[in-house]
Amino acid sequence: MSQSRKILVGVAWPYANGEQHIGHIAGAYLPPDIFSRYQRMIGNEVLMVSGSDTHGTPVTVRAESEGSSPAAVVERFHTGFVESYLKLGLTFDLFTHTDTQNHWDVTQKMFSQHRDKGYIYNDTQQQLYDPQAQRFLPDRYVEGTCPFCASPEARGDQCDNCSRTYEATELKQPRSRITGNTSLEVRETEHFFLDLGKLQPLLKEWLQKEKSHWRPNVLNFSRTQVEQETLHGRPITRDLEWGISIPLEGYEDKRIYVWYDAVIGYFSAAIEWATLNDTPDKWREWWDPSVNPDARAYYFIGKDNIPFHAMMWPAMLLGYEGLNLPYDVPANEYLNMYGRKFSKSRGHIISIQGALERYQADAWRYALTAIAPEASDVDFTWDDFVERVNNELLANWGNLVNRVLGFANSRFKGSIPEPGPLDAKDQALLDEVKAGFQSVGDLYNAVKPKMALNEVRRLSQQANQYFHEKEPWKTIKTDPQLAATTIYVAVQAIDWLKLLWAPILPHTSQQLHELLGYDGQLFGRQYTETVEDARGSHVVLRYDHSQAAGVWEPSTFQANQALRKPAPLFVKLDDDVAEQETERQNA
RNA sequence: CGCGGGGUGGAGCAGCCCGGUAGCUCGCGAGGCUCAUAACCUCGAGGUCCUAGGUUCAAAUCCUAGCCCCGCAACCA
Repeated sequence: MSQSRKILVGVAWPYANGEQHIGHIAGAYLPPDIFSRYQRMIGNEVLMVSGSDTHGTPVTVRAESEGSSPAAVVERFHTGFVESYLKLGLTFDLFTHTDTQNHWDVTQKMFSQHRDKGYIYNDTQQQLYDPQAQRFLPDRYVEGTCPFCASPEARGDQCDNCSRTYEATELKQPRSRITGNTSLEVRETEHFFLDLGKLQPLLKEWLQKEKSHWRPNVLNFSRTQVEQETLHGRPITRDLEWGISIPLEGYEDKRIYVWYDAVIGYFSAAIEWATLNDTPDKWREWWDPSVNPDARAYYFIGKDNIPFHAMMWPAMLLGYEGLNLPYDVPANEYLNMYGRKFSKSRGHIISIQGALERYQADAWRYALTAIAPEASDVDFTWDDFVERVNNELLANWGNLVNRVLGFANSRFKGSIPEPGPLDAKDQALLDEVKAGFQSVGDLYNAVKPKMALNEVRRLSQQANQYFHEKEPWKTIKTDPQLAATTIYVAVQAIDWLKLLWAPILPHTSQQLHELLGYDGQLFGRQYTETVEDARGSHVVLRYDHSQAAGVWEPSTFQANQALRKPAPLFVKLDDDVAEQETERQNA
């Protein structure tokens, strides 16, 4: 076993202005959990962090339309995320949010540091101003007539009709969404900008280093941008009241722009985690190269986030100095549904909460991994979901477990005798499954969960073939010792497959672990906690791995170990699930 | 306009970097088994590898042009 490595797993920060759907899960939330569980099983120390992104105009727009406060909107969706992740088994060492004192402090410190080092400059921008409301209007607060297609329902930055983008100041007949005022002014406003042009050489140098393990969509995009384009400064402040304030006098009416503070969350969350554990400097083992140069940082995101994680955030880290840069950014493409993007406003959505109420967490984990959009957009359909669960997961793996344990239970009273000498077929199966710890492990490690799934399924099928060929239901009548050996070998194979499946199917692997007569937990414990700080209190989701017993190596199944009474691991889905769900959708 | 990803039997994907008789899962057809949640095992049918050129003895794989889908395109990360 290799020596322990520190691995930071950053997960895209969900925006606290709406529910998440299964596309988010398949793209950016499940893959890091599978990766992290595997890494922990091989003995690496994982720090998996994320949190709700609480700032930005969509939150304030929503709050205003509901007549509530941004904090209330955040609270509602943040709590929802925590509940869903708990159910789905996403093992965040810390899932927090960005409206904490700690995050404010860290963000302001980074802002000051960037400014001291000359990576931040001031400039002015033209922006629409609503004299009635006495405030500048972010694009989200403006509607008007599209300058290209003359559609009267154009949004501030983009037209839904012709999908062209433009500056809000180009809109014809702009009107304020706050007051309805149509006599808006264009005013100059001063903002701070991150000087990406100045950081470009550093960024370029970093991107040119060995990155063959990066996915082509991420690597080609960011390299091309940095090598062929001139990066311009990007504003990092806005005229808002909701957000992190600027640590300078004279800018009380402005806030840090949400994109800048959100990515800093990966760093601030590690610090919060260390503080909560009463080991305030422990974060350095993942973040500070002078403390630990071998640490690796992975960022799991959707493709829309590539520029921010493969360019902006690295640039910010380079400017800050003394922090680890990303080792890999395994961005996924999109999961669509029946050929269209998920859309809350059009009711074209499967929310995680609903999904988990009606179907097993591991069923989702399996199905969403099997169709993970690793290379291109992928389409979700309910028929496909049912087929995956019933005909692959349940028929191949669930049934293998059920037939073997059922046989052991009925013919050997739940206790498997000592095996006799192994023949070539016995040995071949054990060798093959044992080799899975290498082949499957390599795939998990390379962030290819879909291929890992296929490989484990193949091994599970081998076990089915083995069982079929050995015909223990016949040999039990003629040569009970031979049947006992077959069952022993099959159970040993299942015991290993349980571990190979565990990163994808943690809940049912745990069930199987217990059915096989083991005690203890393969993985650690998830729990929530309420944290108080100067900005109020917030709920966090946490994970304690200290009692986990699951190890990535072939276990030795003891003969005569008392099996527990077998029960099916998976619920078979009705054929009419697709119809039911479609009706639910239309209801 | 530009940049990146994708376009492979009915469905979903792998192969493409490092050219050499097209592979996997599901579905479909036939047979077998009966331990198992009618699950499991075996065999089979089914493909202009987006289009048009080019390079080569040979191209899904390399080159050129075009078409289609998705994301980014400085402010909804």
